[in-house]
This record gives sequence, structure tokens and C-alpha cells, in this order.
Amino acid sequence: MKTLTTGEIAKMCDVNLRTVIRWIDRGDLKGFKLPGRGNNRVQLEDFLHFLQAHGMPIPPELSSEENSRILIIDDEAAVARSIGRVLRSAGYDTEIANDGFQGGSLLMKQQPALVTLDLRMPGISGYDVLKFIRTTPETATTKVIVISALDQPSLQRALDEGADAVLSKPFDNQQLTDLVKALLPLQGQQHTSPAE
Amino acid sequence: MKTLTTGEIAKMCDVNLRTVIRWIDRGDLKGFKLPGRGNNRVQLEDFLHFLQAHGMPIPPELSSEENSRILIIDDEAAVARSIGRVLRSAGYDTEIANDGFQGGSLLMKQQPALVTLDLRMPGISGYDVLKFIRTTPETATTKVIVISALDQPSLQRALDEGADAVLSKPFDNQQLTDLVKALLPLQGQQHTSPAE
DNA sequence: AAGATAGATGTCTCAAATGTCATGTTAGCC
DNA sequence: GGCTAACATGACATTTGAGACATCTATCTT
Repeated sequence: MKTLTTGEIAKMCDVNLRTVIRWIDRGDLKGFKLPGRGNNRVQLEDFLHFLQAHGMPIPPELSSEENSRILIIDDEAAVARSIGRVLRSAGYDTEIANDGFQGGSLLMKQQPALVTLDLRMPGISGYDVLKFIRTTPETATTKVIVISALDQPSLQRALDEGADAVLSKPFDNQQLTDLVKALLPLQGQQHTSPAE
Repeated sequence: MKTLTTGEIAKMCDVNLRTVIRWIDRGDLKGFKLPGRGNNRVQLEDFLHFLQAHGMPIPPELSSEENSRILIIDDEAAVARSIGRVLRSAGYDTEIANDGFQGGSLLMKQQPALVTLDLRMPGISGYDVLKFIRTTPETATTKVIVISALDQPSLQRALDEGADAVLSKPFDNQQLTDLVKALLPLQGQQHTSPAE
């Protein structure tokens, strides 16, 4: 049962800490007090309910926890589409990048929970991409599955450089979805509303 | 998630606070209300959309922060460093991307005011990059200077596809800084003042 | 061209909500 | 056990929303 402190809520709502405490005291926001001096805690669920009840936007760091976005980086359009089909039917939101530039842009823009990465793309080394993802704070924890037709040592090198998993081409669809499910355990409980 | 109050918006638009509230109530400007008495908050992003949709000028305090950042996309490290040196000495903040992936990532992450783009990079077409930048809302208004050793028709094509300016290699340093200054008019007041 | 009209914006005032600051305490972390 | 950052609280400053009304602006009528 995840809980939030007043400070965390204050930051997320871009509001003063004092104001959050007043919301709780007034009963607008449901919370409870710790025994010590009465520090406030709010259950995540109650906070989300509060946001929704007042038409307030949901901070990105909360919606990203149940993030189901997957970015597919592969220069072969057919392969990318195939991967996309498999993952979409498993309930994930997929986005396809056909070249390195799109890959980098969409990675930063959408902050997906997982990336499937082709090691061999024209003009760019998959290892460099991997290294970049791992050394960039925003994406350091993003899951990466390397998909490649290269030999075993190449795949091992990818693992050494930070890939969460590797998959050798050609791959089995079930293998892929199993891997993704294993890496995104939070997925599947909740789905974002299509509104707005 | 940065938000603005009605008062802040009123000042930036040089308009009465009452009017801002009416914009929100009427639905012209998207906002939300805090639980207390319904104090309004507007997300920065929504405000910018509102300004753009109505052709209103963007207040300097909102654009200035990202106004001197320049992203240099060039696979030849020596060239990139050279460009960076010139622009830094002209007072701009520069960042270098050596491949398409870094280019895309840094573009989205830093939202620079201007990009210098090499047309011919391994595995990726500069035209595709240009098109991507122009069709992505976040970067549609980013200035792009194409720097290339290709022939005149190729440069013309870059202009046709949305480049703000082109520069044929090899280029003169003065040419480059002049171009940048022309494209970033707000910049330079703070750095280039040999007067007094 | 002058006047009428409707809609938008500015002004004023007041109560309520939020922000700020200082202070003392606690919780979390070595 | 000690230390630092986070937290609660009170007092006070500031901002804000709402109603009522004046003023402005563009458009239409005559």
C-alpha cells in the first residue's frame, strides 16, 4: 500500500506544503496521521481519487508507474510492425521508430517503460544506443530488450552493457510477450482512459 | 508539472485577472480548480497552446530560459566541435550529438531553440530528420540550420522541406554566427554587448 | 456618419484560500 | 547514537474569486 507525504503531494500539485495540510485538515483530501507528531500520509489511491474528483491533472510520475508504453526501434519496417502487432495484442501501447533519430526522440518524448532495440541499424551501433540509454538519467531505468540476429557473443555483450534481456532473431511470439511481461510486472491492472 | 495562477497569466498577458478567470470559465483556456474555493491553475503546456492558438505573443519569461540552447547534430566530431566553439564564443549554450539517436534524444530532452543539422549522416537522411522536426508539435517551431557539403539543389530541397537556413561547407564562422543571431533575435542582449 | 446594440474587458470591494516565514519537532539515514 | 532534511504549526502577508457595475470595442442599423 503505497503512501505519499504532504511534501510529495505539494511538489506534484505545484502547491505549497501548507496548503496540502489544510486540504487534509479540511477533509478535502483523505489522509491519516502518524503517531509521532502527526505527520500526514495519504494513500496513493485516495490521492488519485482526490485528483479525479476535482478535475486535476494526474502528475506524470504517477501515471508512469502503470506505464504500458513500449517503443520499438527497428529499421526494418516489417519486423517492427510484426513486433508491434504481437505486443499490442498482449495489451501494450506500442510506438515504432524506423531510424535512430526517431528512436531517440520518441524515447525522450514518451518515456516508455520498455524499448525493443535492434542491434544492427544503419549508421548507428546498438551498443551506443544502449550506453546512451543507461547513462541518461531520464532513461536509466527503462527496460531494454535487444532483438538481434547476431551471434551469441554479440548478445552477451549487449547484456554486459546493460540490456535487460536479449532475443535472437527469429524469435517466438510467446517468448517475446513472456519477456515483456516479466520485465513489466505492474502492467495490466489498470488502463488509461481514452478521453481527452 | 509547472502550473500558473490566474494572476501570473494576467500579468504576462497584460490583462485583468478577472478576464483570465472568464477565459477559463468560458473554456477558451484549459485549466483546473483547487479544492478550496476553486482557485484556478493552468498547466504551462496548456497556456502555451492557448497562446499559439490565438496568435498571441509568448511572454519572454517563458521562452527565454530555452532561448540560447543550440543543438549541433553532426557525425563528424571535429566539425561538431568546431561549430560548438564558434557558437559558444558567441554566447550560446551548445550541445553536441554525434549520431541520429543522440540527436533525437537531446532534441526532445533539451528543446533547444536552434539545431544545426548535417544533411548527410550515416544511416539516416537529413531530410527525414527535418520532416520529423517539423511535424512534431514540440519541435515544429525550432529553428533549423542545415549545414552540408552537398550541391545547391540539395540545399534548396532542404529549404523547401522546412529548414530556416542553409550553410554550405566549408563555411565562414562569421556567416554562422550571423545566421544564428538572425534566427534567435531575443538572444544576444545579454552576451554580445561590447558597448559602454 | 451617427447612434444603437451586444459582447468582452476593466474596476471596485470583500471574504476566503493560498503563500511565506520562523520555530520547534520528528523521521529517515549514516 | 548523532545528523540532516523533511514536516507541522501558528502568525501574518498576499493572492484570488465572485458579484455588481462601468467602460470599451466591433458590428449593425438607420
